[in-house]
Amino acid sequence: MTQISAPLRPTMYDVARRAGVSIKTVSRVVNGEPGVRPDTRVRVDAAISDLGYLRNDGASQLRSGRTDTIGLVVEDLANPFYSALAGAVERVARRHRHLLLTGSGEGIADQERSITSAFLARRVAGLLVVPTASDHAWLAQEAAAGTPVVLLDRPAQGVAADTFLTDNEGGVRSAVEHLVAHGHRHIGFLSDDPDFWTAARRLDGFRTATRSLGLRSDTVAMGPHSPDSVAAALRAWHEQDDPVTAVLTGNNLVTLAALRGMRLAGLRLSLVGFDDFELADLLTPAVTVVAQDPASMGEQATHLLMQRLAGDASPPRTVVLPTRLVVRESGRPTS
Amino acid sequence: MTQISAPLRPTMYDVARRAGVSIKTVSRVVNGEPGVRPDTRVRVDAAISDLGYLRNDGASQLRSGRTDTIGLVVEDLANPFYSALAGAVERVARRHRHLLLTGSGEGIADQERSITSAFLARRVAGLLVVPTASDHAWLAQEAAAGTPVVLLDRPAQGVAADTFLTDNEGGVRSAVEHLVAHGHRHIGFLSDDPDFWTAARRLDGFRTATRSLGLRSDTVAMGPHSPDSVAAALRAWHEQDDPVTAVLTGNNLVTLAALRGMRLAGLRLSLVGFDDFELADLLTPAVTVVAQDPASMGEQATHLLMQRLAGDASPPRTVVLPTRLVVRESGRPTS
DNA sequence: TTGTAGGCGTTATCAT
DNA sequence: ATGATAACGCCTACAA
Repeated sequence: MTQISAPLRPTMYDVARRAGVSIKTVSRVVNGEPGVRPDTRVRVDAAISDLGYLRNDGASQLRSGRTDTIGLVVEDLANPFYSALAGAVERVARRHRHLLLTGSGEGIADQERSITSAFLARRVAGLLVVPTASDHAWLAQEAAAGTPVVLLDRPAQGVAADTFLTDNEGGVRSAVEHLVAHGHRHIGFLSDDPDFWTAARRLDGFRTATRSLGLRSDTVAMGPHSPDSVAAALRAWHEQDDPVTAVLTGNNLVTLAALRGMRLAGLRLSLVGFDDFELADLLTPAVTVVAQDPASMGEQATHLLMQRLAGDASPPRTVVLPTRLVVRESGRPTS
Repeated sequence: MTQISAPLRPTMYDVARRAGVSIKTVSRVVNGEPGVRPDTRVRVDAAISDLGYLRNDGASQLRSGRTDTIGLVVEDLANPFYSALAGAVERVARRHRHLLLTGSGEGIADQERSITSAFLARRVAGLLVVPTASDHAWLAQEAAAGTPVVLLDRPAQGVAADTFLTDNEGGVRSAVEHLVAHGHRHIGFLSDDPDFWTAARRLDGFRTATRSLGLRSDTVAMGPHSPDSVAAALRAWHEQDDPVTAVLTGNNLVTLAALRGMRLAGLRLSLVGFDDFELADLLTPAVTVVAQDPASMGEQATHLLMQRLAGDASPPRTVVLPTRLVVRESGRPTS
């Protein structure tokens, strides 16, 4: 009789038999532990490569309790902001010999939570979360249960965890000041839906900045925006007695809608966009933007997470990352 | 004495004690297996939520042998092409109740391999790989060892695995035909480094298409390209007796370099770019492109992988995805 | 419907 | 320097 079976993966036991040692010695070699004579080590290594042995991390993790895996929950992996973030997170994690599980919550609270639960069931060592939903008490519980959690881009209500934020207000203020320096006195703000935390911060920033500079601060159109709705807002702003001469957008999606809306409306106002984007410099005029740095955010957040995993139990930190005003042409007066 | 300790995660055993049942009954409830009286189920569920119990998937996996996790290895997660791919992969995986591990090989063969090994050590159920390195015999071994492997965007030498490719030749041909329809008779091709498999295919496609249409096919500049090198190539092409009137680029990076290079050289040739990009329609002129569909590739590939996991053992499939010519303005003659 | 026994592959502990 | 043994938390197989 011929034994027909799927080619099973060898275990430490198989390696041990082939090398003529005990399973514990194999374990020592696999994990680079000391206390193995060089020649036995060689014999074991030979057996390992002969057999094509690969340690079963699952078993290792069950016994040791460490998984060397972190989880990242974002809104949408395909979104450039989050993919830049994810790329940086993975790079840092890899440097620390950790693997990365990723999931897209798609802005749905339940989905965000179920992904997180799945990660926790995998016993991830730590969690990086861009919190969308409003209530995150459950996240707080997890953090308390011993899994370090780092929040990205937005805080979570009632969760005292490490948090990395962008200086939204400061970014908007720098944009407003830039426009004012170019002589603009009436600026329109195309805000995204202020239910989003970042949108609300930027809206706040706009109101504060305009007020403190003595400008009108009632010129706001709420999103989400389509080119059509932007065109309508632009026309209304333009036909006022004291017309809007410059527009500030709440994020990159709104900037695109604004660009298309201007074309639709046949109006060319000055513009500063929140979020940089590829090709901003090739448009006519080249678009001045407030740039965030998602890669840096991901990098710093993962670094801190790794410190937490290494035992750092200091109080939760909140880091606010600066924005950068990338001056191109679109802030200048158009006429 | 007060017992001071980190809050440990409860196990099935703890739940069983609290509910007054055996561990096996808890297992049945947790896994939704039949054969549990409704009222016991209720008692167990209560104990689970009281204790905040979450199954240890690692232990489950060790025993059952199934990990419900797949691995995705790309070149760079932050690259829009791959992040669109990754987003789609994760969505399909999630629908099949699988988790996704992601890693960036960064075009380095060793790194690609070590990430793959790490995934395999985690005993991923399946692997999606964008193969960069030339030699992938080891990948073939893994496929043979029982882990389904699906190749993305490029084939791997000597690996008979499911493969999803883009119709690179066809895409280039459609671009050339478009330019010819606009009266162009001498087209320049800005190729990326033909060491890359996709770049070589597109270069091949260009030579075949131009030859079969009776055009000159010797007008090729090899990349990688900077705006400067593009400007130089453009000038050389322009100063010939039979000047190049239209340019075709090998991928989105080259397209950007071409756009900037044209500006540098002060030359406005007609252009068709390989790969679509955000804002292509807002440039002046709007850029005509050959669009790939990474999301569709990721989706289809993950579907097939899930079929393989479900037991489909039919011969390896190679799927060639069509490109789409997105006609905008830049293919028209410029003068 | 419910429970008992054993083992998945590894690492921790303790011995030799 | 090396090995025997137990245990990690769960699921499979089988029994009651």
